[in-house]
Order: sequence, then C-alpha cells, then structure tokens
Amino acid sequence: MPRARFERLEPEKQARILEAATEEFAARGFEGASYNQIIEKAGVSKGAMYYYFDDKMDLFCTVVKRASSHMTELWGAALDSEALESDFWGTFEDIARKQAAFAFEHPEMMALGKSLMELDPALVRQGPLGEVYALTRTWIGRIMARGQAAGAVRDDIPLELLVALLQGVGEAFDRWFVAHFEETMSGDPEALVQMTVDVFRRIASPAGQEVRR
Amino acid sequence: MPRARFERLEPEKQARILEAATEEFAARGFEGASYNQIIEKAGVSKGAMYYYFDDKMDLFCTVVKRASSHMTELWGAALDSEALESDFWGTFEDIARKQAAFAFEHPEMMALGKSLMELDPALVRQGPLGEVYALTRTWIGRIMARGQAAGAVRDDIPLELLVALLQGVGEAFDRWFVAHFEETMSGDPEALVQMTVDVFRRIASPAGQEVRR
Amino acid sequence: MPRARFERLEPEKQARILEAATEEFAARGFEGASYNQIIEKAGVSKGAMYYYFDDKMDLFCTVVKRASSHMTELWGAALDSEALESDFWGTFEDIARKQAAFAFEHPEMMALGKSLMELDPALVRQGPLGEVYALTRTWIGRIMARGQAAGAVRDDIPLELLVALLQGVGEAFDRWFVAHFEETMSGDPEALVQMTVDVFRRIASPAGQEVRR
Amino acid sequence: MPRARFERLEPEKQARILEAATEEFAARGFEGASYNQIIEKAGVSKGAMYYYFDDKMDLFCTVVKRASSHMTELWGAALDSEALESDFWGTFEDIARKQAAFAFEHPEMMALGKSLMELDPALVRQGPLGEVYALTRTWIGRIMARGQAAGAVRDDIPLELLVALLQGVGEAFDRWFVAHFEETMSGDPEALVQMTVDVFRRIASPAGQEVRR
DNA sequence: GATGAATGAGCGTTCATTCAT
DNA sequence: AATGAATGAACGCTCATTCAT
Repeated sequence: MPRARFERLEPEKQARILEAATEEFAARGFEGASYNQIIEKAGVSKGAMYYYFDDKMDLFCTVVKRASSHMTELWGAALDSEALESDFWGTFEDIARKQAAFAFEHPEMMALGKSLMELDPALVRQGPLGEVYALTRTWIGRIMARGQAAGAVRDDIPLELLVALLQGVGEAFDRWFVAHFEETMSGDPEALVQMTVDVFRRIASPAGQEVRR
Repeated sequence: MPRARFERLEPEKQARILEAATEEFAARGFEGASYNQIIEKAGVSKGAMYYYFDDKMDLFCTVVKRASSHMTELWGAALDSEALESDFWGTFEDIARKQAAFAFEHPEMMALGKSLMELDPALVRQGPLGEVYALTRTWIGRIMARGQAAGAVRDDIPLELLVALLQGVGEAFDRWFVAHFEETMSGDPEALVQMTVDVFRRIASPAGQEVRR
Repeated sequence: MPRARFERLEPEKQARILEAATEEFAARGFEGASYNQIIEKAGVSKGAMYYYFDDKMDLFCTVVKRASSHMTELWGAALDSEALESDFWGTFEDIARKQAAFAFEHPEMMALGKSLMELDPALVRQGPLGEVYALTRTWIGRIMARGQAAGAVRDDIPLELLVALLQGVGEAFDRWFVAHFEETMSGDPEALVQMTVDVFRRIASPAGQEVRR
Repeated sequence: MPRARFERLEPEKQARILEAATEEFAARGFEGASYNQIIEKAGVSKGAMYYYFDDKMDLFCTVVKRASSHMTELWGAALDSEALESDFWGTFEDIARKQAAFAFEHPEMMALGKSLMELDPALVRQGPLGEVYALTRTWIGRIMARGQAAGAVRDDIPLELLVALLQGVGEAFDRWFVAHFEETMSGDPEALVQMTVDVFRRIASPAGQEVRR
C-alpha cells in the first residue's frame, strides 16, 4: 500500500526509486537491505521517502508487487489460452521457456522472489504482502488447476502443497544455474528448459502416468 | 572451531548457551540473529562468550555442527547397511520415517539448516562451515550415489544438481508441514512420509522407470 | 571531506564540536582519542555526529585542516614577500616570531600536528589527509626552496630531508618549551625565537657559511 | 620494576616473553599494543603474566629497560675513552657509526624508542620509566658534557635542550632513512653517517666555530 | 509537498584486569 | 608458583524512524 503520493510522482523518479530498492533488496534480502542506502542510491530525500512509503516494509511490498506484475503478464497470457487443455505440458514448456529467458535477463527479480521467502511466512501471508504472495502462488496454482481439470496434473495432494513443491525445485534450479552460470550459459539453454520441465512434470503428473512424456 | 575452553564447561552451561544460540539463529538466521541477545538469554557475560568462541560465526558453526551430528547418526547407519542395494527405495523410506520423526521433535534444527542456506554459498563452502556443509550434502549425496549404483537412481543429470533438487523439495515439505502443523500432526504421519518419499522417488528415478513403484 | 551538512551548522555548534575534537585528538592522538568522548564532550547525539562526518578519520581530517589553515595564513604572506630574497634569514626570523606567538596561544594546534605524525605515513600521504600533509611540508619546503635560490640555504642534501630535519628540531623545541613552560614564559621570548632561528640556520646554511650570522 | 619472580624464570621463557612484547610494542606503540596478543604470542598464561608483571606498563618498562641496556654498552665504552677529549667529533663519529650499524640490525629497538616518546612526557619522567628515560638522555648528555669540557660543544644553551634537539634530528633522520630505505641501503652508508654527524656538529658546535670541520 | 537534521538503541568486538583455585 | 575462567566497560559504527520547518 504505497501512498497515492508515490503514484503521482514523475515516472522517472518512481523508476529511480524502485530500481535502487530492487537492487538492494535483491542483493541483501529484506532484513539485510539498508533503507538508508536505498535512499542514497535513489537520490531522494529521507523525508520524501517516508512521505511516499510508510516504512521499509511498505517499500518492499511495492517493489515486490511491481516485480510480480511482470510475471503476471508472462503467465497471464497462458491462462487465457485454451492450449492448456489440449496440450498442457507442451504449453507449460512454452511458458517455461519464456520464463527462463526472462530470468536470465532479470536475475534481480529472481533474487527478489527469494528474499520474500526469508521473511516469516505467517507475517507474509496475512500482512500487506499477502496479496502479492497469493498472486504469485495463484498464477502457477491456477495453471496447475487447469492442468488438473485437463487430467494432466495430479489431484491426490493439496494444490497448495503441489505449488510449494514446484516452487522449491524451481528455486533449487535457480540456485544451481546461478552457481554453474558459466557452464549453464555456454550449454544448451533449451536442454535446461526441458530438464526443468521434466522435473516439474515428474512431480505433478497424476499417479501412474509419470512415464507418459 | 569453538575454543577448547567451551568443551570444558559444565554441561548445563554449555547446553544453556547452545540452546539460546540455536533458538536465535533458527528464528532469525545468521545475519539477523543478535549476538547480544543470545548472550543475554544464555545468562553469560559478554567477555565470557568471546572467551569461548572467536566470534558470532564461530558460535554459529558450533551450533550447526552439533545439529548436523544428529543427522549424521541418522543417515550414517543407513550407509553401512547393504539394504540400500537390495531395496533402495524401501530403505530410503525407513530413513525418511526416522528423519521425519526427528524433524517433528526438533523443528529448530530444521530452521537452522535453512539459515545455512542464507549465507553466501562460496563463503560457506570454503569457510569453517564447509566441513559441515559438505557433510550434509555428502550424506544424501552418498545415499543417492549408492542408489545410482543399484540402478534405482537416475544418472542422466549431475549428482550435485539432483541433491540440490531433493533438498529444495525437502525444504518445501518442511515449510508446508510447519505451516499446516495442526492438520499435519493430527493427520496420519505415515501418509506424510509416503507422500514425501513418493515425490523424492519421482524426481530421482531413472528415466522410463518413474512408474515402477 | 566533512559532509556539507556540517558546514551549514550554527557556528557555535560547529565550534563546540571542533573544539572537543581538537582537545581530544591533541591530548591522545588519533588512535587514542575516543570518538564517544568527543561526542559526549560536544553534547551531540551519536547519530548526528555520523550525520556530519563519515567516520572518526573524517572528523580528524576536518580538525587538522582547520588547524592547518591558520598556518597557511601565517606562512603564506611570507612567500609573497620579496624580502625572502634580499634578507632570507632576517625574514625567516620575522615569520618564526609570529609562529612562536601563535604556538603559545594555541598549544593544541601543535599537539595536533604531532598526532599527525603518529599515523602510518604512507596512509597519511595518499589518504584524505595527504592534501593537508603536503601543504604543511610545502610551506616550509617552499620557503627553503626560496632560500636555496637566494643562496642562503644549502642544496647539498635533499630538500625533503632538510625539511624533515627542521621539523624534527622544531618539534623538539616545542616539547622543550612546553616542558619548561614557566621558565620559558617568564624568560625573554625574543631570546627563544633567536635561539630557534639560530639552530635552524646552523642546519640549513650552505656548507662553509655556517658562521655568517 | 618487574617482580623478582620474572628474573628467576628460565632464560628461554624470559626471552620468549620479552621478544613477543618488544615486537608488539615496537609495531603498535604502548597504547596500541594488545596485552592479550603479547600473552598469546609468548605462549604464557594470563595469570602468569600478571604474576610476573604488575600490569601492561610494567612489562613495557622491562622491555624498554632491556633495550636500553644495549645502548648503554654501546655508548658506555665511549665514555670511558679519553679520546673524547683529544678528538671529540672524530670519536663521536666512530660511535655514531656503530650506532647506525646497530640500528640497521635492530629496527625494533628504534621503534621501541619512538614508542617511548608517544607517552605523556610528564608521566614518563616521573613514573617508573623515568629511570630509563633519564638513562637514555644521560648517555648522550654525558658525552655532550665531555664535549663541553673539551671545548668542542657549545655551552650557551641548556645541556638538556641541546640533547633534546639532537634527539629530534636523530629521529628525523631515522624516519627519513626508513622511508627511503632502499635508496639508503644501496647508497653509501658511510656517507649517511657523515651527513648525520655533520648536522649534529652544526647544532652542537660552539658559536663562532661552526665552520671548523 | 517535501526536506534533511536529529535521534539513540543497537551492532559485533576488544580490552586490561581480577581472582578463585 | 601458576592457572585460565570470567568480567563489563568501552570501542567505532549503522540502523529505521521522527519531526520541525
């Protein structure tokens, strides 16, 4: 809930602030990030910052929300497509490919997502971040729900748990890709996407159908 | 590398310090934890603490090492057993059952493991924590290696990546169990273990064999 | 490089801070001085101090710079005068007389200069203090260079060494004057000045001319 | 005034302690030196150290005293010689040559001497260091006194001041030599000695005789 | 609307010294 | 004669936040 004042700011200034904040939060997590340094990097006055945002957490929310809107666009299109029903995993692979490209271009966004996880989950879910958090979960959750409807995704475990598991491996992949950046980048990106989707599919396929690839 | 002096302390005092530290590190991570508060909670003087441990990181290492030694016992026995070859996934399930029981009894230990991940991986791997970190990875890695030898675990992706993925879902399960503690505890624990092992098996089974359960 | 904020402060507050710092640094040197005590003596909040200055060293620089600017005025005028050529040692004596008067009035300034010497010379020369340090050396160095041009100062040893030697005896004189303050003050100040200049002249005169006084 | 207990220690242990202390004090000065680190470097127990020495200052005194005894030997021989009367400055040059050789071999000793100067002079003079301090001054003072008797040293300024001035330039030379170590070492050491003695002579010669070299 | 001066609790760490054994 | 556990004040510095203007 950034104050309306912030929305009214010149877009360039908005961008400057949000970029500085994204960098810092991505690099050091929420607790580790220094509000002072964000302010300095953004070139804004301290008072102004507290005029635009309630506090550090409020800024964090705003930043995370903006970031998640990018995702929204990415995944949103898929949800409107009917291809999800006819060829769920094929469509999913397409999305994953785009997502992978996006992640390589915007590693800060991924880091931001990770910093979300470091916070007390209870607080995140019910606090001002809950909305964003739910959104993130929602997209992949909604896609998986569509998969369930199409019979391509298991329904023998809670959807929420399934989503959590997928996020877990997703992050593990991210970490591994980052750690093995050079081999990864010089390797075949397409192979990476397929490897990732394969693991997702293994986890999410209905019981008895894991082999059908 | 806690100083030898600490080992010589009265066990109760040792325990008091270690417990306070474990709580704090588990709750707030390494960076977030306040050494001052650990000291206060433990009821020790500041000087004494720096007499026992080099610094915050040294205390953290000690705490983590103690915690990991419990794991070592748990997993170590399995590695000595030959059952891993004859019935890999069955044996793995037994271990997982014990591990789950342990995790329910000592949730701080799990949180501690998570706090390890928050640190700069490069630093962790080569610093004083490297030993512990390697151990953790090693146990599950060594078990999976045995599984590969037995033909029960895939070898088409790097072992290190496989381990990372399993840790990822493992943590996701942990989080989910914690968040749904009440439903979980009152539910059938055995079902949970089976669910977990199933996902592990889905991920780690050789290609073309995912169905064989 | 004190932050601009400090310059904007009410002069009285500026003075209070600078005085407290000067006293402390003069009395205990850079390392020995307690920033906390300076803060307390100045009656400022800790945060404020770190708002005005980057750190302890930054405050030290500021204090030293202010002090050196007094010197600059003193010696600067002499460098503009042509009397240095026509009557080098006579002019030098005039300057020394003014300098002596100043030193008696502001003994802290002398102590401050001494504290500069206690720091790692390499660090001082290239760090933020370099400018000030160079200035100090420069003034007496430039005067001596003029003396060389006028044939009143030896050029058979490096100018830098000559300056160092003069500073060495200068400080020895300072120390002695301070230690024998009472005898000194009640004695004939003029005699002191002449004694000092005589020693400077003995050291700096060209070989074979030491006697010409 | 190190306790008698220290004297009774095995010589090796005495040496180990004194060496560790000399290094630390020489490197960081009295205030800057860490008693803890000296103790650790010496491999002695903390209690033992406080059993041998009253406190940090007591150890410092002991170290300085030992160091000064080396000087004593150096200069003592000269005082017994009658050559001081017949050829004062020639004899002085011989001593200076030996002193220079010693300084190059034992730079810590020089550093130790410098650390003495950093202390509050009043405290040094009347405190337990007074004796040592006086000794140092005394040797060069006594030599100069002999020079006065022989008519080779001026008596128109207080002997104490003369000694202070000579120490001042001596230290300036030291500093300069250290800073220009490479040029200095590869240069002609004999020339350095003569340069130094020349400056001493310029300062100390009786008025009207400075030229006689 | 917006500024930036000011706060003070808190951080991890080092220190010389004491004292029961 | 010797140990080493224990102390707690002090260190330089960062922090998110407030508020008079």
